[in-house]
Amino acid sequence: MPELPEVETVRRQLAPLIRGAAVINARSHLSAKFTSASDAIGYTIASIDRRGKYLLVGLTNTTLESQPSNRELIVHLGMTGALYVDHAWPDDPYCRASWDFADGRTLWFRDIRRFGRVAVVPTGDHRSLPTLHHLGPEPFDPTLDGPRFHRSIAASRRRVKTQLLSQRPIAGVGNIYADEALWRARIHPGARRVGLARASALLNELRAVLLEALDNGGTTLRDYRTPDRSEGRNQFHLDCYGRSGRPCRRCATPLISRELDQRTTTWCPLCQAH
DNA sequence: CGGGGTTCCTGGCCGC
DNA sequence: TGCGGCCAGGAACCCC
Repeated sequence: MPELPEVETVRRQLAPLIRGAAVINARSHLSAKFTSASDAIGYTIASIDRRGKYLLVGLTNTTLESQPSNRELIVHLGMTGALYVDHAWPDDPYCRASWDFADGRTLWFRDIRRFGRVAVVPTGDHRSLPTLHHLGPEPFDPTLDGPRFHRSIAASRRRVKTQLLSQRPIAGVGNIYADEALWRARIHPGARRVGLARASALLNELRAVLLEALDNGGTTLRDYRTPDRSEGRNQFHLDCYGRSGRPCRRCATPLISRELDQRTTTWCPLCQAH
């Protein structure tokens, strides 16, 4: 379940491998989620950025006959997506898209459950990806402070956890790091009102959790791998996610798990009381 | 346009 | 050993 730390780890490994590569061919799974992969043919990879959980691969037009127009290859890893660069790859039923480079190498997008997505769009035109189009600030955006984060949260009466997962108050947070940060900030995930002080604390804990996970190379629960096929190490540092029934590391009360807005959520019933 | 519900996917695991 | 049932869950999509 790649969230910001996992996607950023992938970005850092991938960037030096594919920057400057010229895409000469592409193939994809027949699902519309992947078929636009071929729109990258004829373009050269100029940059590899990230917004939230989206990888943004900058493409420069290298064909002489058409008007210069730059595009963007957008990859969302979904739940089980992974990217690899290789000269060849044995038949893999889970390869959903691939791009052949002029130098003989190929970029492979493997995604067992097909929750991922590939899109090629005119640079900056994110209208076909509404969550990206309306994406909130990056966690380490210096203009994101306690008051701004609080205003964003307070503008809606939805549960605070649901708001975090919406990507609107802050970009890149998924189920794991939402539960972890709420636990650290001692905020009930179902709270519909969060004051300025607690919102500021939540922002601080989100930043800490994401930074630590990034330092640990991300969280590998099952499928997450980096382009060099290594696993993350942050799964050994989780305090809350996946620990339902086990004692809270602060107060020893057994953590509980419930479905909140169709999302499994774990929290401490004592530390994170309403 | 916000909010709520539905859907897409498949491997792993559990119980019988 | 085989198999049905269930679970994980981001974000597009649809409807009110």
